[in-house]
Amino acid sequence: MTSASQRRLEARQAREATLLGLAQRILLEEGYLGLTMDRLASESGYAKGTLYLHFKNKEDLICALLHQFQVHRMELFDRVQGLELPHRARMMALGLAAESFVLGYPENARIEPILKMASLRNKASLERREALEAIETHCMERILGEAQAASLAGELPGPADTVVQPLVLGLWSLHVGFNVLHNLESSCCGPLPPGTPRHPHAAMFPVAQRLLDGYGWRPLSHEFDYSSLRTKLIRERFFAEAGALLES
Amino acid sequence: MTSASQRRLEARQAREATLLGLAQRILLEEGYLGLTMDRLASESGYAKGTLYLHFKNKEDLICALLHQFQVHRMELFDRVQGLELPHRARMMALGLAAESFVLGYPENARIEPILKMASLRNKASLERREALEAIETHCMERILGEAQAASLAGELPGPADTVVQPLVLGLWSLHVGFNVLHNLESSCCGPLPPGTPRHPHAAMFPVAQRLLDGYGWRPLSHEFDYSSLRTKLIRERFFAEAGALLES
DNA sequence: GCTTAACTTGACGGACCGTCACAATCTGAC
DNA sequence: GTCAGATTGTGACGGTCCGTCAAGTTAAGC
Repeated sequence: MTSASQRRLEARQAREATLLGLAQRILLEEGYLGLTMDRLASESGYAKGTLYLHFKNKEDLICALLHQFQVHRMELFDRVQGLELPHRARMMALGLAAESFVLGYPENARIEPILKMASLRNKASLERREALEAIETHCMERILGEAQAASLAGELPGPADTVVQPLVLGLWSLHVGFNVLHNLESSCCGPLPPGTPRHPHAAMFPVAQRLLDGYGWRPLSHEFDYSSLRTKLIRERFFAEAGALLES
Repeated sequence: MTSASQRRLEARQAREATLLGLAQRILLEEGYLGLTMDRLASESGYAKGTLYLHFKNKEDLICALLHQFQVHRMELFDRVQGLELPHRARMMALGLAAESFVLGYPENARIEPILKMASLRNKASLERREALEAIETHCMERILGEAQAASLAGELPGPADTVVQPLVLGLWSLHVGFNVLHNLESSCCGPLPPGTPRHPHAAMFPVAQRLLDGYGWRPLSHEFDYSSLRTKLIRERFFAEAGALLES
């Protein structure tokens, strides 16, 4: 029946959510090496075979976890749309959202590199891979949209088709690269230049500003107090759920 | 005595080099999942126990491989020192060297993410981890040195202690993040904005220029033809060994 | 209540890592 | 030349973890 299969479906989804929540907890407490399918099975109370009804394999589970995390990032990104600010200021807010996400969901960085390896990523099911990519694309498009709007409004000089795309790619790369490096540093003083602030995310802010200045995106950093806006958003806990650590 | 132990040591080092070369070949031909200790043992003709005389564990082998690759990058970086050019132009040449490395040693990107995970990186032996970090630091310091020299020469405005370090970190992040994203894209059209050039490395060049412009590093991009210099270096095959693909 | 379909289980096979007791080889003194 | 002792090499083995599947259990429909 409809109601019967409906109930089944809901139960299934609820169980999947439980499993993902548990996986997240194990990941946080025991690290990546502590997260095994056997353990997830025994701690969840379900048999291993049941796990494989939800996840094609371990990489698929990782992919699902990553998806879960990045949904939160997307929500933070979407929140920026409600801010009445110049495009460049909103772009800065997107950067702050990305920072908040990194701080609020440290488990994300623990497992992200796994799927950065093509051979492992391709082991996950197509649906999950596409779902994850869809989220990432959505975030990317928020950034892209802001830059395009600025270009259209004449605040970002130069032809849109040769300026917008590289700029966005640059910002995104900056963010990704930064987190990769920071992730190393926290574990074993990796290849970061000496003197990097304790919250490297805060260190990223001025660099991004310079990049945008380099593109001539108005208002330039000396024409608008982006720094104050940044601290104001933090003080007001605009990204509170994820970025509670931002104030420290 | 000395000559005997000398010979032994040399034989050992030669064997290690053979093993690493073989590992690289397997990695290239079969991908990461094809590279197992058993396989390396059987293909090399040595027993598995012998491998473990050289490498503490698999992560240690990965670390050694990565080290081997990055030595080549360092050599490319060091070559830039011989160029008689403004500091900013030399910085650009360093970027080109990094691109060449990425193109010339694709296996590097295959395994790099593994050690980006702290829990796995820490499994490698301390010596190798430190050796790898030393190389990375060396490359970083080449970049840092160029920026510091520029700052000292008055070509890079602002106080050195608040400008140089973030700038270098930004460039490095840009490079790292770019490669991470590109690596994804090549496998499964990951989260890159549409229209990214086929050789994303070439796409990184103008972004870095804008960033340096944002810092006001003289000569600015409209005061010096960095683009021509770039193509000239490529044409002259200045980084030929690694960057043969650059011309395509 | 009974048949059939859907779901769940955990023992099992297999891949791979890393070890260790034993074997082979080398060294240097006599 | 030879032999004890040290060094180096071996591959079978134990352990961990992944993913499967035949057998068992529950629920649905009639």
